[in-house]
Amino acid sequence: MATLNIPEIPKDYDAASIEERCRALWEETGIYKYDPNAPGEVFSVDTPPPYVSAAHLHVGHAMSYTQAEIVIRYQRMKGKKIYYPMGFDDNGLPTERFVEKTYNINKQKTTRAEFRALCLEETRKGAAQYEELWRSLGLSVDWNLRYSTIDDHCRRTAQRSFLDLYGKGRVYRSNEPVLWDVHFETALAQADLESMARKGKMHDIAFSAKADGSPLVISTTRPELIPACVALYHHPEDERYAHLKGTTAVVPLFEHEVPILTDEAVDPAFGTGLMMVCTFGDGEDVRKWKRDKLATRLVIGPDGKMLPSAGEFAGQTAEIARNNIVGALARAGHHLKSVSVEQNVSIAERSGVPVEFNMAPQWFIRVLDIKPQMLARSAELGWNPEWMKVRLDHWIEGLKYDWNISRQRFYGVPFPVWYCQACGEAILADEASLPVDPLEDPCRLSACPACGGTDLKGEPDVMDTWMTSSLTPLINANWAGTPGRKGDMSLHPMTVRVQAFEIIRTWLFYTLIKSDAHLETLPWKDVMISGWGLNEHGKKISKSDLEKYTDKDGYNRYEPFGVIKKFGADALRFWAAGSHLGQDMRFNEKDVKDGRKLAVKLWNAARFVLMQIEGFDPEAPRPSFADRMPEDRWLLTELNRILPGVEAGFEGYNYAVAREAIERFFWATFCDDYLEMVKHRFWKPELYSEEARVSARATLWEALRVILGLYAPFVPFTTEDLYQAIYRPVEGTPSLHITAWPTYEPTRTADVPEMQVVMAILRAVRQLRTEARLSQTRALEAVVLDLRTASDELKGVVHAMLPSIQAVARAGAVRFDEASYPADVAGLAVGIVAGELPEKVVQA
RNA sequence: GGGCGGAUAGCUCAGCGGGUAGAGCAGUACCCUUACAAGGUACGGGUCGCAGGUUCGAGCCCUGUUCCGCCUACCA
Repeated sequence: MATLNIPEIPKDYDAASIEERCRALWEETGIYKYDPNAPGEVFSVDTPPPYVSAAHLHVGHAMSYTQAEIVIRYQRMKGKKIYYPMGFDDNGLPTERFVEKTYNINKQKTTRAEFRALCLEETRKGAAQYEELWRSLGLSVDWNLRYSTIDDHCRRTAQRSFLDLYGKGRVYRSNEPVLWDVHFETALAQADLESMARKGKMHDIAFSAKADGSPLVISTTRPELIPACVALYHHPEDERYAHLKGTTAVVPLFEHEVPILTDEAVDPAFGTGLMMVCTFGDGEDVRKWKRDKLATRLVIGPDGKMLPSAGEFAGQTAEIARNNIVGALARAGHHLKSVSVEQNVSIAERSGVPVEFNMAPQWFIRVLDIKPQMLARSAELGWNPEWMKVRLDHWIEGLKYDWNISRQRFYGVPFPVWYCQACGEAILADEASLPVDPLEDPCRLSACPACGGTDLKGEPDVMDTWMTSSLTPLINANWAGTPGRKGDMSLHPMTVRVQAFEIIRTWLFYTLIKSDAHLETLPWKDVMISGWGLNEHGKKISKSDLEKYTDKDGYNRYEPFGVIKKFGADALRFWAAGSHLGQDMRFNEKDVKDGRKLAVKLWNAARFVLMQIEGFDPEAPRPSFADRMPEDRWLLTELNRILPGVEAGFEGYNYAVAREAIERFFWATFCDDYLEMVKHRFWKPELYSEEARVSARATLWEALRVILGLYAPFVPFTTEDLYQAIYRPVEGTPSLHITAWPTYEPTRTADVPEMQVVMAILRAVRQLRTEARLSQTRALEAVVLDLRTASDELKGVVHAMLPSIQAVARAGAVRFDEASYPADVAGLAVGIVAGELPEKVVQA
């Protein structure tokens, strides 16, 4: 007879060795490899390529990536073909800033080649660190599908995108005022701004009317822009200034003459109702400048310092010039008063300095004309959670500028463009030649097709990093047709984009634009937006958290490698699944212990099952559901009944809902109740038939297997290791993670009403034992049941369930007598008779 | 200024097709018990931010309001 060779499982749970075994197994078996030829529906995931600049990895990163990965593991077990790539974003300002800081250098003091080499090196190091974290966390990424936004394939894809958009008239080049970062000395897009509240001063400054020299008072927080003033404005219906129509004013100190104009947007109640418009204080100035064809008087240079046009203030930073100009105005009698005000200023997200405007030719992608189309795309998309949708919609509605994709930086994807130095004609690269670097590669033409000029120079700017990362679905689908690259257009649109909320206006929005422009589709069917893991105080985990809380052994509570080492990867993953999708969650180290406890509990429950099933033959026929003992039918029923809810949770990306249901079943029903009851059948064989034990063994074997499957997405290491030891020899499938997801079995689901009585007695006996200060497992002489007020039905159940009742009470006998403790069943009271206590061993 | 989340036990979070609240941790008591002491059993602990309203009945629906976080906005 074939009997199971009962495997040995070490008594102690050792996360590190389990993780080591599993990582090796997953590597060898290649179970996470995407196979385009396998049967089944594809489930493809567009994952965020992290920035190397975010090298301060913390548990918040682990949280959001894990939340998505749990759902992916579920889908894999549902039989989907998983396309789960990982990318690294190594373009752009974040990397440049990181390199600048790390090496304490800046753009001026290094060559382009040197700087790029450092960026590449830091990128390589950062990516390696990320990859190690993802592997430690057990993310089931197919590392063959890796991409890096600076690699040839991605540069090619980004440049092809540019050419395609150019061909479609969606991209244009224009010399107009652009948002400018005076630290990095580059243009920015609207999405690269943040706002910062600060205290400022509002100054009342007297201009004078050209005609009669009478004072015209304006209020401004930016007096340093007075030399840049090109007009004064008031509301068209403001009686106070009606007489100024068609006249001009003289700018104090600088003495140039500016027109006085009207605009509906001027608030007559603000300040004096008269405002100055400059080159350029804000987007409103730009609007008026364009509409009214105002003069241009740029006074702030690309580096944020005042230009010669600012006269004696040239060379000063805007901030210093602000004070100096106020001083000069005061001395000249033009400064009337100052009041402190709270103001919101736009700062550059990457450098943190207030943005200015600058003028330089830039490439733009037209987006303002397709707002309604983008809102429609947003509505088509499956948002999880749903309420995240408004964040995108508000952003789209509030867009003011087309997307500027030119960056005056070193490290990024070049534009595939050369310009004729004679006439300015732009000459684009051939698609076949991509990727190109126009600063190194020659132009495909030797002469300008417009004017015949032969001096053709490459575009020195690079593209906005989002120009590339907005293409991740197309990078994955090899839209650019890069030879040898995996993936094809059947992957587009993808199944789901996973990301956190802060990049909705950038990554999500730009990706929608690209797929719409290139292919007229959504990039994905669904989007899954995670929240953030916060520090103990409910704030974003910062670099200072990673420094401040580091102990003398180098351990830091927010640093994921250390947390994994201390509690195990499964523990950290389990914590990550604790908050509902989209919701932020505070990280407390002690909460990771819950995950650790679960892993240990699974381990020990499995050990217990193995101890009890000795002699069990998994290949022999098992008793049918109807032939099992009531406890066993009850257990299987309870287990079956959680499955639809668990599945519905996962299908809606609600891993947390699934986790709660599984948790309740495993901990309370399986461990606390069922395992405690079933022990008796093995410990008191004289009270039970062999059939009862056969039924128990079959049920334990089956239930543990389902439990491992259900927990597999959450704690993949522990469940895999147990599966390998116990079930793989029988089932053969090389990994738990590619076995079938447990399915609801209606034929193994049936109410077992008599178990309500047994469970009520179990609860009563536990209570009585606690009150009597008796151990829960010490054998009682007897359990007393008071059935004097019981219905005949109840009496019948009690008599039918006597062995079970004796089991839950761990009593030598069941007696029917008076008892005082009311059970949770009408007409039943319970008592216990402890009997002789065993003699205590007295320690000397 | 507008919007979106959150506000429930000391802590972290569930509960929301309305029927006077749950888990884990922390606390207390007991149990060295043949899976598990990083355990088990039991207990204590909440006027569900505040104020109104709808309803026989409201953490759950409506209105207003206060904090916290985030997004967004030209008040120069």
